[in-house]
Amino acid sequence: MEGESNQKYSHHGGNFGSYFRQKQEKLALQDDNEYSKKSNIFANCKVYINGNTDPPAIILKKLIIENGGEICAFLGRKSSATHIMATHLTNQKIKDFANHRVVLPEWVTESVKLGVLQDWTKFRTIKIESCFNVPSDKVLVVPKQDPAALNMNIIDSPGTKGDKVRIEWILNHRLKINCLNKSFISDYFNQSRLHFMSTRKLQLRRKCRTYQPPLFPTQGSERTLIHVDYDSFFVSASLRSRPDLSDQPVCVSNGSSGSDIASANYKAREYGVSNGMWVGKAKQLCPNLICLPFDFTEYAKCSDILYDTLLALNPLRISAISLDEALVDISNMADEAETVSQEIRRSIKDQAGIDVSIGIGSNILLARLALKKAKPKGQCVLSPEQVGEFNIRDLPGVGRQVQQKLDKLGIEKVSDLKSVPLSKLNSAVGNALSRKLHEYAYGKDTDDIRTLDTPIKTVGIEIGWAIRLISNEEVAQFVFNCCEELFSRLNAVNAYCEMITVKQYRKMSDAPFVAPKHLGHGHCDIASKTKKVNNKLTFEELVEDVMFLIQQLNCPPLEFRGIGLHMQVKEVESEIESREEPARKPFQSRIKFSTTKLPPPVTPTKQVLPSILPKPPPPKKRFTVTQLFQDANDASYTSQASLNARILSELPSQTRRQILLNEDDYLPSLSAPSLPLVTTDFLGKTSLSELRKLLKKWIDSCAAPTSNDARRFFNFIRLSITEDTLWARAAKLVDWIKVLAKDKPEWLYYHSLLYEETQKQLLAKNKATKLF
DNA sequence: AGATGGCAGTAG
DNA sequence: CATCGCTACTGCCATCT
Ligand SMILES: Nc1ccn([C@H]2C[C@H](O)[C@@H](COP(=O)(O)OP(=O)(O)OP(=O)(O)O)O2)c(=O)n1
Repeated sequence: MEGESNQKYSHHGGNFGSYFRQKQEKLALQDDNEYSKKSNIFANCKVYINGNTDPPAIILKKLIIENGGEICAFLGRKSSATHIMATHLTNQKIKDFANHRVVLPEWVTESVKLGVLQDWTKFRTIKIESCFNVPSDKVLVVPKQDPAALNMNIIDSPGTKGDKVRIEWILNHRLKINCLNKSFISDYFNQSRLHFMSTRKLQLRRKCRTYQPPLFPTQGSERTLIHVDYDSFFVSASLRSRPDLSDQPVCVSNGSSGSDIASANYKAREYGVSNGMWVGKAKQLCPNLICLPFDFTEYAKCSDILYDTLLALNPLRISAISLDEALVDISNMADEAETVSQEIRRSIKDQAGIDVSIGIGSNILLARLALKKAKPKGQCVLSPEQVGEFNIRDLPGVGRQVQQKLDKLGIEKVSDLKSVPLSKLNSAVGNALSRKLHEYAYGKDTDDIRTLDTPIKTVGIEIGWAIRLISNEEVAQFVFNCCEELFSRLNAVNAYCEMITVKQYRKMSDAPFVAPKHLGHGHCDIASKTKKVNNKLTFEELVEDVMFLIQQLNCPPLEFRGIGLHMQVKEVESEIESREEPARKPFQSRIKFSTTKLPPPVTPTKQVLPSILPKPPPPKKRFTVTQLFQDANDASYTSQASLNARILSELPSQTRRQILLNEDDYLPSLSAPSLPLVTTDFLGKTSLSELRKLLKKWIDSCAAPTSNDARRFFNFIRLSITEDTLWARAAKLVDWIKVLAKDKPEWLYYHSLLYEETQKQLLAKNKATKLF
């Protein structure tokens, strides 16, 4: 795998890692037989010996191997070397070896002498004394209290003392958190609340889009909307296991001073603590503030409860605002909006144990403001005349900046908006927003709930934490890892890419090198570059384009603080709808669907006429909420016999996957179809390389796997991935398929299924290991 | 004059 | 010890074609 992927990306002209990868070690490895095992001091150590050493490499090698260690002949990008041995390093090598343990030969000789493995940090090659000519009492160890004492902010030209001090600072922090680690991105995302919320919202959006509402005669434009939201969501969820704290000021956060408060309870808010505030500041306002940790699994469960409950109502429309918040059109039960709301709140509270508030109104604005008024633990109906009393900050689209601008015009309350001429408003906050605000002042809102859940337009990733890089090579390596992440996201949605945007956080010139938040991005300039791309974007092209744009942005590695990679996309579904593409997906076309003419294109964002869809679930009767829960999991429409490609593509991916993996076998393309499935082997092959060869033959032989083959291998992977001894091999095989599947959409899709499944299983096993 | 790229701002 | 500052969207403006 290593070899192939190197070849594969070699046309990037050594942009990244080539220095390591291509380098052939001079040290000749002779036969290993002449060594006699003496101890296990260096068990699990793999040492790469760099250049001339004292004592010479041949001696060190003998010592290491005889005492249970291994020698690496190469230093690859994903090399398994645990230590690099060197007596002397050039400045370039100091950078290149930044994220390695670089040790002096004495580490080996001392360890052998004392019979115990010595702490490598006591034998660093990269030390201030030897490399930077800076007095040793000044640096290396990060001071506990005052990082600024490190004097990171020396302003000088690159390559001088200040840079070296900064590099040293970075190297030290790397030992704990290293953004170049293969698993960094997935590790980070697994801990990031904002990432969790964003991805969760995406899923919910999809869920809401595929929801099929009941038929209901629309009576004019009169609507009844409810805005449903958990009260102080994260902290309420976390407090369920700590009821003893419920009357204390409590928040959910990661660490101490510079850590974001995700959610503060109402008690804490009395002190002025708010969501998004740093813990340090909050503690000043409220010294007794208690911090609880995140529990994403629980948040996901509660989120599901909320959405399942609302969907079980059979509303006319549901729109995902966030994981804890939804906007629901219940015009079909308008008369009972209040009692329905009571029921929803009681039911969710029963299931999740968290208070829910609901705002009821005839448009989106009124529902939102009603919710604001209802909180906490309440519900409220709002009419247009009542909006005047709210603060302008409560209005959608009014954040900190707009609030400041309006403040200068003397506008504080929504009612104040009426007295300011539109032209004045216009020049302060722009054309679109001023019109909107003017409407809001009268409780009007022309936005339609149906336009909220539109098809996705961009897919992107951003990382703005722990990015500390010291060379262009490292920048390239990190960006490459980001590309992998982005590409897998593109594969996860059914879309093709039209444009790529690279966004870069660059430390402002007057900002301190050490950011106020630990490993935060600090005060940054943000620049971006965009490039149009070929529709059928391959991974290599993506990397190439992104590298090109990064190069254009031309940020010194030491100032690189964050990155965003975004793709402007078109969802593929709409393409299938508008043009009948009979065999676009062999996978899908093999499904025996009825030959009846496809209905005209229907997108969920337009008025949907359920009657033309294949047997939607029958409109359910007015509910008692508990009754409806039993129906909530009803998947009757997925079992309909008459499927066609378009409808298939609109199904929730879970369902769709089920169908794909259950459809009849087609042509067996593997020669030995009847071998039994055993977890440890697949068609008799157990070793990684044998399995890779098998996969290569298989994938090269056809454009798409047959369903039977697909299912068998899928099961093989699925079973392996939960085994402690097998999961790493399975993960590598999935990775391998991605490489082989290049330019084969069916295989790429198959890969995405495998990927999804393995990720899920790994996460479930708490082996949050990044696969790719 | 419309299209496009870069950027700010907002929400949760 | 620290800390996990994401991501999709809209709209404005300057500059282009
Ligand atoms: N800056 C923010 C804002 C919100 N959230 C998370 C935590 C919240 O619990 C959740 C929902 O956000 P809300 O704005 O709905 O706030 P709460 O639910 O915490 O409180 P409220 O009762 O005001 O809705 O999103 C976050 O992590 N960081």
